[in-house]
Amino acid sequence: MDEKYFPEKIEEKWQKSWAERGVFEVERDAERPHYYCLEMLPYPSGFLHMGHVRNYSIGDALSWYKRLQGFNVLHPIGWDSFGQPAEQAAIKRGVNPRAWTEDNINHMRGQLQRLGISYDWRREIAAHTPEYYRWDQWFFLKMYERGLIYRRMSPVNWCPKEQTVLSNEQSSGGVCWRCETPVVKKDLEQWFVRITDYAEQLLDDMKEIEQGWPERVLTMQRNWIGKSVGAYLDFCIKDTDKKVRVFTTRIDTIYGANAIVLAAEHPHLSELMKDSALKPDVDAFIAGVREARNRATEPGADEEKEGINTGLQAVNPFSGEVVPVWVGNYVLTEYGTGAVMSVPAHDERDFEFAQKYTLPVRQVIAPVTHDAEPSGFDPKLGVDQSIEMKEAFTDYGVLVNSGEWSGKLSDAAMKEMAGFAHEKGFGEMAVTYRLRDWGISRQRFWGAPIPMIHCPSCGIVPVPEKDLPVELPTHADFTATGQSPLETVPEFVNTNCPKCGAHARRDTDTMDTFVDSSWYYFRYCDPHNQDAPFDKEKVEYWAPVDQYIGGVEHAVMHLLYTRFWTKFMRDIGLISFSEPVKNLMTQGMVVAETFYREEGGAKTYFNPAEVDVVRDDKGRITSARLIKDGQAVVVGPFEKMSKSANNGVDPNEMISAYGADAVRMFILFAAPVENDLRWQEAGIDGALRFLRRVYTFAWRWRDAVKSAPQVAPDASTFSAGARALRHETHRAIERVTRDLEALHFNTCIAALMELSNAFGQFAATPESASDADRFAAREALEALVLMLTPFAPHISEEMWEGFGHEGGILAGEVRWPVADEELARKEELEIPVQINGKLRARIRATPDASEEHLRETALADEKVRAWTEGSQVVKVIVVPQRLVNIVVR
RNA sequence: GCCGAUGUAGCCCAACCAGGCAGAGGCGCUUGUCUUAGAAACAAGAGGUUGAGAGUUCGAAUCUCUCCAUCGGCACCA
Repeated sequence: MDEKYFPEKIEEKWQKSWAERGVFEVERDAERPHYYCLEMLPYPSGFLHMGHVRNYSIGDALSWYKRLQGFNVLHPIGWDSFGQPAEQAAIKRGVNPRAWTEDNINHMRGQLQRLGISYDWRREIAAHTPEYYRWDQWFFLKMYERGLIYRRMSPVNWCPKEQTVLSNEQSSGGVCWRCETPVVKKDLEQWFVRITDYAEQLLDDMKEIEQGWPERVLTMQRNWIGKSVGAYLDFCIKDTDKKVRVFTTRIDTIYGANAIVLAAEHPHLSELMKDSALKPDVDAFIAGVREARNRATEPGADEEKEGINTGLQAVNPFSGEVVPVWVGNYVLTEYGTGAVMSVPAHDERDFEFAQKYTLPVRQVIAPVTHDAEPSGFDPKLGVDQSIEMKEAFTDYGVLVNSGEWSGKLSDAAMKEMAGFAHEKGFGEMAVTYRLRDWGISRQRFWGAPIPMIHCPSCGIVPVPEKDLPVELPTHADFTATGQSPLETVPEFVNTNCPKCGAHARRDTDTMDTFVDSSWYYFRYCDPHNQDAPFDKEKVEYWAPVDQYIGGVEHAVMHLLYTRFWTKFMRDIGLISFSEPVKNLMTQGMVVAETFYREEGGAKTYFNPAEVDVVRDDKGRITSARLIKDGQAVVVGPFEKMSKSANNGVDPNEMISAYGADAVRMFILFAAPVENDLRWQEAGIDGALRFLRRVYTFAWRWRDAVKSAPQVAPDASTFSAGARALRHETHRAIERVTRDLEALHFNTCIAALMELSNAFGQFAATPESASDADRFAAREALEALVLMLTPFAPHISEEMWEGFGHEGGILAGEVRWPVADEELARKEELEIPVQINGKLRARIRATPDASEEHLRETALADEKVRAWTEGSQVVKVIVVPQRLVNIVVR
């Protein structure tokens, strides 16, 4: 150990040492408890950004902590190396996607190593390698065998910018998940995965992970799956033998139905309209709806409700009443049955629709009150209440105007009416989901080819397992025309049918990259397996994942898909558990100040490094100037670090300036992990200052630590200062350990700073220290260094070595310190005394002082007596160790 | 619009779960020591209607209710 702290030198030294000794390389070990710590694998865009640094610093802190507690810790990393940017680079700059990707991986691997993240690098995987994606294809075939994969022509979400299909999850909110371009609908033949078969399990199994996942992620998944319980009802179409089935969650409102409304793409519609004189009008309307739908709409914009009467009539199965059949633009084809019964009195959308087309409104639910008559309802009102009702009444209540069902409460009526419908054969209880099947075809080159062959005589034939992987060709035409680039590669496309041997064509779509990430962390457990995606026993040893860490943006994409994939793997016997991740932690974004100038409506952003900030005496930014020209720039809000806001900070530069340990330390300290983190360079200075301070203590005391007694000297030999230090040490151990378990890294680090401050208060000098002093100092410094290891491993190793321990922290049987409860307790407390709730005095007492003693001491206190004199003490409240409150009158 | 989270010193945050002195830690600011000066280091200090209001309680940042603000998710899902 040098006298001065040189981060770069120390970090290189220990990174080399770790790699040489393979200290993070793990195998199954029956002797030790195991722990699987996982961070979301990065897309190899070329450069690590601060969000990555945060993600991996969190995982690394946890991994080190668990290792020091004696766990066998699996901490792997890999690359989500298929996907758009590589192909965009190919289109724009003509580079080879593979070469581009692999260069990026090499660079980013170097960055991760420079950060000193403790991965088992032997387990590194990359999705774009045939060794990996052959198993994507294998899973595809297994799903196909089980009927979980099918091909269908359907309207799909299309990103016009990326020229490819997106899944529903990837186009949530009507925009592309990558580029935020509004998506349009397009009719395409696509491969789908029947994730909807697992909808109920995906919901139900949430009870297994409720404890370990953030509530908001589960809520988001629940909303996305969108289970809804209701009923199907068949309406006969008059003068035909056809029926239209509707889905409703409010069967209790059926007597209020004034129409049936079909989606424009309802399957029976053309058949029903075949002989109608209104057919041309209806067809024109349908065409209009389609056209509107294929336009990209402003996300969130509400479309005006429109409809057209088909002239058809339907019969209400409950009342026998005849109601018109409409087609409406607001009815979704893909949800429920693509048809609804319109009950304007009790549904906002139907109400709006009825208002627009002046359809009758009939109230059939009245609010429940304790009065004899339902309130808010006048039975004398006419059948049509479109004038009286100002808005739909959507609450549950009591049925009115509903024939024999009148008087029943909604709740009971819904059950009984569904039962009745079932009995009479015109309906049944039903459950529908908002979740749709997962469209996985992508019209892209840089992905795993779909292992299917189109044969003119045999139809669609799966590639035999023995022929996997279907390898990507090295080149294709990257023209971004919306057609799969693989179409342009004859040697890829042309093949022979595995069944009949005739000339056939390969499928030219590739798989959604979310397929790759659905099972990658199982592969880490057995990364080089040639015969299977992984060995069951190896996976069952490590998995499920104990702690998963990543961004909340994957709450409903990756995290839903991977839960589904896990259940499928269970169903084909690969594993025996249902939920892949026991504990999930979602980290906040890294945000930074933005600076810009606006000219002609266009903002030009400047990097914080180019800007000089002026603050007032309270530290608030008052103005900012561009260093280059000295002229003012606008100070913008904090935003996620990005290219477009030009507020990114390069981790490499930070590491060069402050060292990896200080960067990691700051990023964990600056905010709770789930909060957004405001990047402020001054904060790293603080982290570096702290590390230097600790390092200086270690340097000064290293010999005293080495020569300190191994066994605690007699209690009586400790000075007051040494006792105080020991108290702080053990209190810090308690706090750091407790907070680490909860992933509260910021408070852990604060506790370490306190311990270091306490050490600074320790009056003894290394030269003059007694045995007891040296013991207390060693205890404090060794605990401090060990507890610092998860956050700043390099400097900790260096100091640990400085204390005379050979071979690295993980070499021996070094363990996380354990707090002595007795020592962690304070010897004497200062207890506030309140008079009528206001602080008036303080008394001193030991922690175990009895209530009685505290009461007496407080009442006898001079200051207290001044307040109680001449008044009557009504009550004395004593909270042991905390406070005495005297109520006087 | 619906659901959820958050709101504490100039800033990041702790204390909230389980009511008890409003402050652990860091940044920034002020002053001092040191220094030719600055930086660093060390020492000291200032800074508050805990978003607003009401309720419960001897006592509320903490529990309950209402409102406001910010952020996130969903948004014709029948």
